[in-house]
Amino acid sequence: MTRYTFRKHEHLCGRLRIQEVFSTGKAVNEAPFRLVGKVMELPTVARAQVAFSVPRRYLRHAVDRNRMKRLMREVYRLHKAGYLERIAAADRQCAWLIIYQGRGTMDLAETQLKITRCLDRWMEKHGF
RNA sequence: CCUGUGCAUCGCUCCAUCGUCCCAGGUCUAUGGCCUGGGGAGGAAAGUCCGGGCAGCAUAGGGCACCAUGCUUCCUAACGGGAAGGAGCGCGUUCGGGAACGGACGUGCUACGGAAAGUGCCACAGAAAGGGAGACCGCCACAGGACCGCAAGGUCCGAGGCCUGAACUUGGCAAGGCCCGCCUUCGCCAAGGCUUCGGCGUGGCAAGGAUGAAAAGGUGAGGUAAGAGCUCACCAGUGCCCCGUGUGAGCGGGGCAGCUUGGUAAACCCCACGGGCUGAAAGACCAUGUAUACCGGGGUUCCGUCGCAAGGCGGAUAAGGACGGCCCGUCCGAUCCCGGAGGGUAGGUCGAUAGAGGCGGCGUGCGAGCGACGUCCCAGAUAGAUGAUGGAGGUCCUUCGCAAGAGGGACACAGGACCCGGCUUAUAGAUGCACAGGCUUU
RNA sequence: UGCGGGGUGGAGCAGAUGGUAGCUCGUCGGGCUCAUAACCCGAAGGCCGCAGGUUCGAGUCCUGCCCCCGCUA
Repeated sequence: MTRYTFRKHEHLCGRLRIQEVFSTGKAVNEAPFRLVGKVMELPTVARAQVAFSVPRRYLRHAVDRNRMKRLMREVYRLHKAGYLERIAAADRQCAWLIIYQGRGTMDLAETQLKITRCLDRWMEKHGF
């Protein structure tokens, strides 16, 4: 049985790396979400690293920002297996940045729908 | 019992599964995986409004500037915070009184040093808005005269007075004239108030009216031409002195004085007290690594000085720089080469979680607090850990139902980022205590 | 995290040292025109971000909040 985990080495860290993804990655917009991704070498055993961002501009309270990031993390944790397999098959590594740009908070089901559709479109675009 | 106010405490609970950060231990195929155990957001974690710890830089000293505070005593590491008290201003109850008002009690608010050190401002209205000012109406007096009226009295003119507009007088200037030191001018300037013309009735008063937020103590009597703290009595207020009382702010009582001196300092300002500057993006270390600040030596240049010169000595003087606001004052001194020693960015580790710590009862103080004792270890992330799903319970709302109950929905404000003490702001609901009001019962 | 600037009619902005809140554009009504624009005449529209305080009087001064913009790794 596979375990649905999301540990530290799967987080995308570092100022320079995030800046690189931001400036040179390809983006996919889906409703309130925006996925910026790039196929690149990463210093980790994981097949992909992800960062989640919720700007203060859209959600003023830290409680709401934390909640949205937790929901996004939860969705990624439960659905990442399929995508990672396809990347492993191609023997590549990816860096993703998921940004929330909605005004209010969402529930888990809606977040799941949007993020999975977002990832599907990105994978399709990059030929996995 | 209900409602309100204030203070204090709490602020959903439990179970299962999956997931996550830290610590300890173990294990494997070791940038990681797995197992076991333990810990994992708040009363405001927030706003960043104050105060400290801590860190670095600066620091011979003095002055100015700047910032902040402002009744007293105390608490505190400190504070612009807190406690107790004083004074002032309200509100309520009650007592006295015809009322105005005063006393007592309770309760709330207060940036509450100085306006008699100086400066500024006080629009509009109003006569006048601050050298104790000013005269619109008003009140009173005034040589002499005219008019009205039987009279009481009333109305009008205005001598003396004031203004100095014109003439005038005196002086100066300018231009012109001649007999050359005097004269003249529709000329100009300054002064004068003797003369003429012209203009204003003149003087006293601050009681009353009217304006305004505010009009220069209030009431009564004397006094006066009319009046006025002009004088007196009482009251209010100011300053000084004495006595009692309190640690003190003050409070109570008595005496003297000038007899009255607006408001504004959240206007400048004065006084007292305090403040060195910068903040964890502070700062320390590691690996990589070498700009140039620094230190030592040498050369060249500049300035001063000694010397006939070669050259020597010094960086006091000059330009400039540092003492991160300015001044005095103190200190440094341009550039090139060689050697030594070593910075910043990005990454990592520390800083960084045992503390002005929590809890418990005891002692002490009116209280904020303080003291000793016992006991506990309680988040340390760094693109930033607490979430998801299911179930049970609790509270509230709502629909159905006669009821028992059933269905549905909601559970506030809000998430650490170096740490503490406060303040301020947000907050559904629950509990306790105190006070006030209403209803019911005895 | 530390700091700076701002909030005034529908929009963009003035408002020195407290004393009746203004300007331009826009809106509405009328005129001109065959009609529209331009032009001319007139009008409405503000508790000056919110709440307290100082003052006789606050857009302005003081205090506490709310919101917006910018700088800072």
